[in-house]
Amino acid sequence: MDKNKVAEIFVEIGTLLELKGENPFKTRAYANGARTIEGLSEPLDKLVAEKRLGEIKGIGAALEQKITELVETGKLKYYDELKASIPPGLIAMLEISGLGPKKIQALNKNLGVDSIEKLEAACKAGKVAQLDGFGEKTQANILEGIARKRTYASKHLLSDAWLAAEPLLENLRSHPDVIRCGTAGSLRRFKEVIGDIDLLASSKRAAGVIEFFISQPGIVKILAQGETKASVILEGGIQCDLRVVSDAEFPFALAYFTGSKEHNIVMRQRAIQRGLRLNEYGLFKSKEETRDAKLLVPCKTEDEIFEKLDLVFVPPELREDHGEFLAAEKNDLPKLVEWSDLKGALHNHSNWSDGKNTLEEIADYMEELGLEYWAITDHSKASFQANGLDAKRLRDQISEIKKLNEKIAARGSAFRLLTGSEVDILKDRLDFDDDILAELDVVVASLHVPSSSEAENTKRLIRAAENPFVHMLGHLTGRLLLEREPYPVNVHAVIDACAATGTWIELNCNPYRLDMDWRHWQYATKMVVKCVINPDAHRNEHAGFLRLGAGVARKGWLGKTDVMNTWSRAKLKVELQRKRDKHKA
DNA sequence: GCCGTTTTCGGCCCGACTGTTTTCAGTCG
Repeated sequence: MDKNKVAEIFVEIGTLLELKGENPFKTRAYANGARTIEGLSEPLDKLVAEKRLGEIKGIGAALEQKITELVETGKLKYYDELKASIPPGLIAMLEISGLGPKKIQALNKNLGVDSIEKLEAACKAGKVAQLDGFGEKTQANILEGIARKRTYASKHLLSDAWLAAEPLLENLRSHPDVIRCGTAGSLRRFKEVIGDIDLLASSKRAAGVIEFFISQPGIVKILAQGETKASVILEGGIQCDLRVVSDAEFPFALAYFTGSKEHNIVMRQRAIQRGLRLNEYGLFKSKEETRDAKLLVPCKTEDEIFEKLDLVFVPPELREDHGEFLAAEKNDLPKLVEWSDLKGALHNHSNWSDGKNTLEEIADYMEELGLEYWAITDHSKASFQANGLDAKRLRDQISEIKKLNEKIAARGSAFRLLTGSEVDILKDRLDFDDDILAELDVVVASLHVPSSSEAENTKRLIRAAENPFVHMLGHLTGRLLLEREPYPVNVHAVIDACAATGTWIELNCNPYRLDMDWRHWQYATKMVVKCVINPDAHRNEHAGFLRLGAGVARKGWLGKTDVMNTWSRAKLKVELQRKRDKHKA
């Protein structure tokens, strides 16, 4: 059993224990354990075989025993028994906002409710309002929560959340009582999938800002409204929370609400170790929890908070407790890539396959954006559904691009299209022979029809990496966020093969893909495998994905020199030749 | 269930808002 499956089971055990009303810290121990396991860089079965699980912080005797049982037998008696003791409908009920373990237990015990359907019926019959601790409002809210869960997704793409947040932020910025404002939460951290939008503002007149906020266009429901905080549902179903604080509190609140939860816990612990208290209102010279302004250690910005805790500033994208504290203590954080560092992109489509724009339209648009190069990598013939090119059409396209580039050069522009292919990785070979791949500036190899076997997919990707004419692997796991799971593949084994062969890996920044996942880039960087941030553009406007991609690359700890499309066209040409020269030698 | 320069027990991050209460529990982030 692999680590992700083990982590999944631990998360579920945590949820089940919560529903049983177990000690919340015990519950949290399983959730922490799951996160620890997911983040392991060594294979789980190796750690089990060498009996080294106990050395890992957060894994004690009980978790060690359970991991060992899972890895060795593929099963866990404790988990099976726990699962059998709780009706599955109760777990689903946790997803209804306003319902937690205690209320669900009460509903189950007193009304025999063990499914969302029975819960709905009990509400409609007025039985829920009769229970101790429940009332008419709670009953109505539960019904609304059920309806909302049926209508809207609870998770949203990062790009959708940005699109919804930006106009709200812009309006808040223009409000005369708003001093500072910005995004917080997972949106600011550039998580690939967002639960809700967190906004933060500072003001001397919080209530007025809250009033202004809840009157914004695009709000379909107000969930909560207080003096300093409001929660609303936006069109499309994304929840958006605004907190308003004083300007002195703003940096502390920004750090606090940006999270992640795991990052914040360490920040608080660091404060406590230094005889201080950190909360959303400030950093205080106190051993007790306080909001006493006389004890405040003033900080104008987030930078100063980190400094007081003996850390350099940690960019929001890195705040996941994925090693940022160790690095920030030693001033060893990478200088992260910026969106504006990107000089082009190496995986894009035109109307020769399944893209929308002509070569000329693409060249004009990308030149206008100020880019230096843009590779046209249309599909190969195996992707017949995408109108993939055969060798003849590809050679036609190469000469077309050459002619177009001559025209562009003649008007004195430095911009160029690059020739290329997104060649299919077939079962036993690539979809083009080496001789034609050798004629191209850029070759991306992608697995479009994966096997259900991890070993098989891993083998195919490694074989593609070993081809001397393949520059990079495209969308490594084939995932579509919120729609399709990644195909099974041993990502570390593929990264190792890329390291050995000098092959790059794409960070596909189509909002549905963001693939390879940010969690793997730290390992890739350690192995000196380079990244290419590619929009996989199918129409010109998709060039905007690059901005998203840069944010996700930052989340993967990538610096400018780790990303090949930050190089100038001249330098990139040299780099594109490197693997081929090595092969010739 | 985990952890320990307060070390084998006792704490583990903590405050805002809602709805049900009449001083607070539950939920959420």
